Amino acid sequence: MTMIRELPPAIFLMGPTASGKTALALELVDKYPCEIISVDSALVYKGMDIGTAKPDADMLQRAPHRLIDLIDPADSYSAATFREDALREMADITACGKVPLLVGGTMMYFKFLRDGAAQLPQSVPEVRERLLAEGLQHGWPAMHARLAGIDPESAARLKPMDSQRIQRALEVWEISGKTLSQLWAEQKTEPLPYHVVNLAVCPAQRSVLHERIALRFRQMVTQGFVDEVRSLYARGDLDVNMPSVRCVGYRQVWDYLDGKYEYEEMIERGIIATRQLAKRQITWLRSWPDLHWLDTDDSNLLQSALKILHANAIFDASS
RNA sequence: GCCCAGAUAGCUCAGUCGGUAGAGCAGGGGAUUGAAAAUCCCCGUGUCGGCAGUUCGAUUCUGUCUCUGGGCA
Repeated sequence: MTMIRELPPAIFLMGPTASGKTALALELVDKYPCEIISVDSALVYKGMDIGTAKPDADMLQRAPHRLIDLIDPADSYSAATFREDALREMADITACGKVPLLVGGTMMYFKFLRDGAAQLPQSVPEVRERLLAEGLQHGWPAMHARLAGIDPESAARLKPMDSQRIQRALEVWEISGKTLSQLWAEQKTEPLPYHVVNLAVCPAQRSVLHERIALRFRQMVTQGFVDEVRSLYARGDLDVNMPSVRCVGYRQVWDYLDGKYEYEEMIERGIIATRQLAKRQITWLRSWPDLHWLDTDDSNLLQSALKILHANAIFDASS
């Protein structure tokens, strides 16, 4: 216990999309001395509000979120940048005598915070675009074969069709002159200097989560989601290769505006893409160490969460 | 009412020159190191619409019935 108490506390509040994370976070902020840091790769975009289920102005007034609205949809963010930003915000909140409450569903961002990051070069847009073009022209198995000649260890780890990781491994070599596996080997472990309590919110039944996802997507459409994407589309400087436009829902509406399918099909595909995202998030959570699961449908969710936090010496009278 | 085309996996369909069947999508499981709401890997038994007939054997051929499209009245 004394070892634990030497580190400042922090809360990770994770869970799949549409599981009710934000609602629980708002309740915690209302009653306890903590402050929210968003852990979400889509909330960082300015002007992408409805489709990302970004908290509205009233909610932000009540519970400020750090690390949202950071960049334009034409730009890109990264897990490593998130780590730096989040560490900075955590230190700031802790200095104010509050507990950092990290809320979101971008599991790789949580992983970067938890496990640290290797010293890898940042991507260079021109190199990335060229490798993408080469991949399209020659096919990814050919690019995978090229990687095998440069960094056999990484090639052995990657599947021949895994375009994104093959591209990244080639990119690291081109930019830095070192292979990805070499740089990984040089990585130092950097444990997070916080006493973290890991919470996950999710409905006990998958079908319940599916219902929530469908309901929420239809609500987004009612609230003007299509118009939101239309204004991004109308800018003319964005395209489907950008991370912003690849966000769940945005991509489907974008394709609808491109005339690829009808309105109803767009909605159905948007819901499907959201379900698939939730499934991948749950896969991450299943192997997350020291995780405390909470049921979205728990009639007293806040109390259940507090019980776990108190048991871990957070927000109790003695802390 | 008549003619034609269909009826096969949750959905859309392919197929079996007669030996009980397989794709895509959906769904499930997994991976995940600067794009991660991304990217990728694995998983397919279902009265082959019902009933009869021919046959060693019918989802496949024949008849009939039901249903769904389309056409003619």
